[in-house]
Amino acid sequence: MPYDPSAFPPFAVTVDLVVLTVRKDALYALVVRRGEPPYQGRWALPGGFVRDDEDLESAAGRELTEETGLRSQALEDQDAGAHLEQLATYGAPQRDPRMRVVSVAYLVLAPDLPSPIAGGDARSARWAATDALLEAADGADREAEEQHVPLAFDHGEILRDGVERARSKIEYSSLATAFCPAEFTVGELRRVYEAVWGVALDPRNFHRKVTGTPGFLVPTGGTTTRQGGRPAQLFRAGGATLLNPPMLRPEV
Amino acid sequence: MPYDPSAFPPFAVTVDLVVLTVRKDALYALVVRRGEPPYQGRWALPGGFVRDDEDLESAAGRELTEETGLRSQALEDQDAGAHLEQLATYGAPQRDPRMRVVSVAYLVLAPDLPSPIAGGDARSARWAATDALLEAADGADREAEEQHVPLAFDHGEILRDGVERARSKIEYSSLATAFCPAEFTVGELRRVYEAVWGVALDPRNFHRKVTGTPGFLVPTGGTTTRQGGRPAQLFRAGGATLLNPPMLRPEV
DNA sequence: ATCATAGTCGTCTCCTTGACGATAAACAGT
DNA sequence: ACTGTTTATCGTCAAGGAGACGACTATGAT
Repeated sequence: MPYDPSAFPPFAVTVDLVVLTVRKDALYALVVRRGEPPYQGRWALPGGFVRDDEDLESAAGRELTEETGLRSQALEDQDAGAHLEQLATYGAPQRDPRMRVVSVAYLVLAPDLPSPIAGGDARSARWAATDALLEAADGADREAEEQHVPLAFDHGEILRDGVERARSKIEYSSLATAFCPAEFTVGELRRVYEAVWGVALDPRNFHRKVTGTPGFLVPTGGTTTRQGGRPAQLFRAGGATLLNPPMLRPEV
Repeated sequence: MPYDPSAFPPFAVTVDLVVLTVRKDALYALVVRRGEPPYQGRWALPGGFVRDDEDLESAAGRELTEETGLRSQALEDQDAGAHLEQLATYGAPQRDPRMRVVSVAYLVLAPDLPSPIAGGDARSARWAATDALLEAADGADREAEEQHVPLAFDHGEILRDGVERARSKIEYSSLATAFCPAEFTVGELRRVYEAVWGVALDPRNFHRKVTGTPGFLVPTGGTTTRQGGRPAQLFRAGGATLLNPPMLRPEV
């Protein structure tokens, strides 16, 4: 046993947030511009240091509120709360050139916010299409069109893991409703699935599936016509969290 | 912004392992006895500090080898390697009374080892039925029969999360084969499912399902009779990692 | 020889899904 | 007012998967 456990090396611990929302029929992530080196001027996931006496999830909720004004609502509480769950932890030795940092990433699924960023610290935060962000991470240096610059640090990898988690999780849980406002229509929920999966779903089969799954949707009685066409029934998320059988993602 | 990011608090970072195996038709976890305070004499999950220049997964693989002699085989490589994946990270401020510790837990699925603990540092390690370990965590102080003492720290919670992950993951992946030796029969694989889920499965429907899923099992040509009864075909794990459609867990 | 044990193949029915026709209720234009 | 467009919702039908379970096979034990 050549290693002395009492002499443990000190680490910095941060939380990073993958905040996802659906807008314009696509999946968007919240990114902030870095104001200082390293990666100065580059886009990065929001995040920050965990405080001395702070729980990891509390730190994630605090960062979320600071950046977006959203409340965490880590546990279920329906309204006015984004879904927050731990994603994974990243701790490669050289992931931050300044020091040894272990980052606990959290995944947040939020409904589309009215104003770009409602919260306080919005100096240089914006929603960016995850497609573009991940293309940048993959395709290396493309034609430099738009923001085709990879995210800072290993945040491209973290974002990819978060998107993948969201994609698979809406299959077998009712989590897709976290992308919707408190009241929504079946069509709006379908557009969430289509945006997150990047596929087209049959409206009739989708309607049958979600209305036929007990506890998934609860009709509120109201109707809306905000999408044009025939008025649609309004629903809110039911108590069920697990979808059994799951929603099937079409073949690739 | 009343918080100075440059003054980040120092944390200790550890990895803890949930090493699961199937033996005697039940799910067992590897636990070690603590030799020093806090929780001296109590059982705990194996783990240790992450070293200065070490990746998190490397640290988990190192601890695994130190405790069991198993090789991590984090990525797929079929033979002779246990499956290793990150589970979750635990960082409540008071989870270790000595100092602020953030622990990254890893989940290991291993075949039943011939000798109790093959590896080196086996002073006081043993396999314990997860049922008993988790009952202890739940039922508080029962009749003090056997080892009905909760695990040290928050390791009961970590173990519960690991078991839950294993239970759900064998539904939609071919990961149950990680509990089997390199060559195994359909019946042995079924007993893995039955042990992990704690249910009885119909041998005929199970056989149809696993042999009918392309890429799940590859026949080796051999047969065995080690379970008694009619000789069974031997298989090894096929290349497929995802089961689609998934193996359905019977209703509760 | 008989029995117990485990493996393997089939059959039948029910349920879910995918494909898609048809109707309903709104709006925009002409 | 009529027509076309859009979206919502209901219905039908065939294919495939899963649960229930009968039947047969190949070993070892008694």
